Amino acid sequence: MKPRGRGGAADPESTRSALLEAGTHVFAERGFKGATADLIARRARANKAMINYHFGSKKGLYQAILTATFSEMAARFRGIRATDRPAPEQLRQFVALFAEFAQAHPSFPVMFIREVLSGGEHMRREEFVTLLTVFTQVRDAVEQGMREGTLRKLNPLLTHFSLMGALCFFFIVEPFRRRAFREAGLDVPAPEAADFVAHMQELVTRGLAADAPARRKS
Amino acid sequence: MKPRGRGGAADPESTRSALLEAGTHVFAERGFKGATADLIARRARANKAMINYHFGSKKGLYQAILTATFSEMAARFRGIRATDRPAPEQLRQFVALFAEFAQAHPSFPVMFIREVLSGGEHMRREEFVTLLTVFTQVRDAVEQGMREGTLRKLNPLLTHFSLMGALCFFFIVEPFRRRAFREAGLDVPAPEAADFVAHMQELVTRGLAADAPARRKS
DNA sequence: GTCTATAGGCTGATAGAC
DNA sequence: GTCTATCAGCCTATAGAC
Repeated sequence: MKPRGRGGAADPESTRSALLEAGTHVFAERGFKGATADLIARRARANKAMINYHFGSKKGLYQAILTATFSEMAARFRGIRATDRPAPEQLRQFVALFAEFAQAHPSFPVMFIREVLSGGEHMRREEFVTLLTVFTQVRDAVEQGMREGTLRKLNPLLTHFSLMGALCFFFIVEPFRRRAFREAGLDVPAPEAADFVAHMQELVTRGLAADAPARRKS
Repeated sequence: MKPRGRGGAADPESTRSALLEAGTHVFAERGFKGATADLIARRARANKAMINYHFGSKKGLYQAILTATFSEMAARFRGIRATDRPAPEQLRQFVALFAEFAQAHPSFPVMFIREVLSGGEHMRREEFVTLLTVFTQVRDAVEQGMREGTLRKLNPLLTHFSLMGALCFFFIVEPFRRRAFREAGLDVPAPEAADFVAHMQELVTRGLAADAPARRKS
């Protein structure tokens, strides 16, 4: 095993995984178009031609990354849904899980939002199907909560969008936030992910709960 | 006045405004890099060279658009803050205003999120300062609410991020949502902006309100 | 002010040696 | 499997006619 610097690979098979790691980083940072094959290859200590050899094309590499990331995310959401806790607790866990995943894979929210902006331009049916699993877990939890009487009447899609939107935004905004405050001369401490998770969990708990039943009536 | 098709211009001065309109559309749709000067010029029924003549460069046109959009947005937020309603009511109005603005200017949330992703790559201090006005209005309302006792203890920045993130996401996700559901064979009705506004207002009202004071204690 | 033509730079994919 | 060299395409910005 010939050691290399960050992300590099020498032995035959691991050129492939080095390209996956490098691609993840560069695609997230610069978008599909902005990420040049040369940049990805150099970061993987490999060569432009290797991308086409291993993945067919730049787009092929991109899709391989999306599939791997989305699959892992979806599997974890299913894991939470499988515990049969009350719905509000499951929603709080979705929030915590998303944050944990986004911290372990910082490129996930970035690549996801980039795809959203392009209308899923570089995605195949396969990636859409995997991704929708995440929504269906949230939808099912919300519907469970409405049946249980633990959640008020909610639109599952709108509930999902408000959680997903807020969470993604938090995890993509930090570089922008830092620069915006610096340029405008405003000094606000960098927000901690843990604090945001607590904020969102509190918002979910209070904001989505069923109304307390009217005391001694009916 | 020679009439032209959508967005076109003939008379001397309005080539400029036709380029602004066309640029807004094309930049939102394809991003800064993806929007070619030729595409913008054709939509404005003008010529590539006109972009450089009127705005110095493609980036100059882009910044002119950002400045105009952000300024209008910021001015409206200040307008709400100027009414001295209770904080929760102001937050509900921020939500409604954002939605109204996003519907009138569909490219605003898209261009904003694109800039967020790039870390503000194409923005000057001027645009950052204008944009931060929006945050400071929300921050001030939250602080007012905590003083008034109408809002619970909140971090203004996290509150702002959760609102902004959810709202932006809703207004950028529709094309992606449509395609995702179609490809995955899932049939969910297209969400209405008005319903989402109601959802977010309810979430804010219930989720951020101060706890009811303990009855007859102290 | 507006246009055409083009210079100059960059990029994805491939051919072909090893 | 990996690399170098190269081709063909696309893009911004500008020069210069009108």
